[in-house]
Amino acid sequence: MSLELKMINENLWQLPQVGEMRVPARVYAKSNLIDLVKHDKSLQQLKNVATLPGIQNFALAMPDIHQGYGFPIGGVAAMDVNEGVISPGGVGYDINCGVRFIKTNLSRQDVEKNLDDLLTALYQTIPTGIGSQNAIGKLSETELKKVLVNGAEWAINKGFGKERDLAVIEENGRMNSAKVDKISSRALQRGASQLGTLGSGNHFVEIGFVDEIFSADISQKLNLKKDQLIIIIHTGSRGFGHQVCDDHLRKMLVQKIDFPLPDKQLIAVKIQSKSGEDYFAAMSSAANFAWANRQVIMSLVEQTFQKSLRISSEKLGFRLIYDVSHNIAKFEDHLIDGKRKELCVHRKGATRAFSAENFSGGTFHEIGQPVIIPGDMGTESYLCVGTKKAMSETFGSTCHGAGRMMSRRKALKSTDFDSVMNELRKKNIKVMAARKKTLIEEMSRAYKNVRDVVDTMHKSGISKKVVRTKPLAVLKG
DNA sequence: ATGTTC
Repeated sequence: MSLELKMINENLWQLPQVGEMRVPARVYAKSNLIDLVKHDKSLQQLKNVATLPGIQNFALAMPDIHQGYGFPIGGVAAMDVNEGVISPGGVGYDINCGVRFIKTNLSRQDVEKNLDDLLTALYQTIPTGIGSQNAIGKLSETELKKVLVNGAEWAINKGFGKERDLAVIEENGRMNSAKVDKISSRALQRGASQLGTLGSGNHFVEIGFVDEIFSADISQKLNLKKDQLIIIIHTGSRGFGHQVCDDHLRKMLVQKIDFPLPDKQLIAVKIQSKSGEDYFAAMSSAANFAWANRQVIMSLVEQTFQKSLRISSEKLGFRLIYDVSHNIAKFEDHLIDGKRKELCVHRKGATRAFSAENFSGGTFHEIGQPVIIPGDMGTESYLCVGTKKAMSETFGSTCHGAGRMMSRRKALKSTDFDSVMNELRKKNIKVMAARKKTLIEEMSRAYKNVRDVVDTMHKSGISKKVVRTKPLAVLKG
């Protein structure tokens, strides 16, 4: 199958439209990354996506592409709202998994001696690991439903963060399309105790610093300086979103569909059908849960910093730069053959990267939408901005992270806990995790080189590098 | 990713 990949340019490859494919497929990848795509089923999955009704232009893959449930992770697909379908596999089990980037007024030198205490305090404050619960007590069903409708705003009304945060969250931290009557009682049960919890896998809270500045102009507009202390939070909708995905996948799987489906995991239904509308309403509720979750966690991290460092909120200067979703489907207008068209854009392990023109005022109207691309726990992360080219080539989308290249199982077999810890210690990175197993699974070697991934999108002109950060201390699930 | 096979 790899022979079918034709080079468009040194960062872009194309799979021709064959068989049931309705459009060709495209993969963004530097030459040293394209080989990694051929090791798993991700290219076949991308071809399968190209067969879905209503798909526009191309089935797209970002350089962090790897095998996922039905859809590849790192995939983007935009469907026509009238003829097209919506697929839970195109969103992922962790609905609105995403990242937020926070700046502080401190420099890395200010906390050098406090890092152990800070990390321990974070570990004690934020429930981590699979099954983690009760950061802020169990919510009543009535209260949880308010979370599902109001998203990040719910958290702010409860005192977690500030009103101004909403302006720097994708969708302002709330999708109006949420409907709580599309949520099962089991999902409600799971969600009630999980708000403000980190979860497991690649989720984390990272204390880091600005290591290199690529755009002096944009970093200045975002008030980011070299050596400045920053926080990155990566988590999603926890067991709640997982249950929502599971519930709606099951319902769709027993339905009759009128198009060829190459893989059951890719199950999709018409956007304009009852089950399509129900899924979107439930997905939106889970997205709102995830935004509330990141909002609560950010506030808990801020409180922990104040207490542990014994400094005022003013001196700490905690300020949300941006919050992005990288597992979501959204209705957006894009130009297709020069005509404005409403599409359902699936981004699974892909980040929205809108250009400056999409914002009517403020900083983002000058610089474009901030994009946060975390690497693995032992390397580095990037803050980028979206571009015009993203709007015309990728439905305003870019990559979301380094991308796995080794399965969790293989990672566990290949090394042990002490070796992983030693490597991190050599790099002077402090880590605390709920379980040793997760830390082994998350080792650097299990991931692609995030620098190559980000450079692919930068050189393609899709998302532009602003700053690189490096980790000092990481809380893992 | 996930009360990791309701």
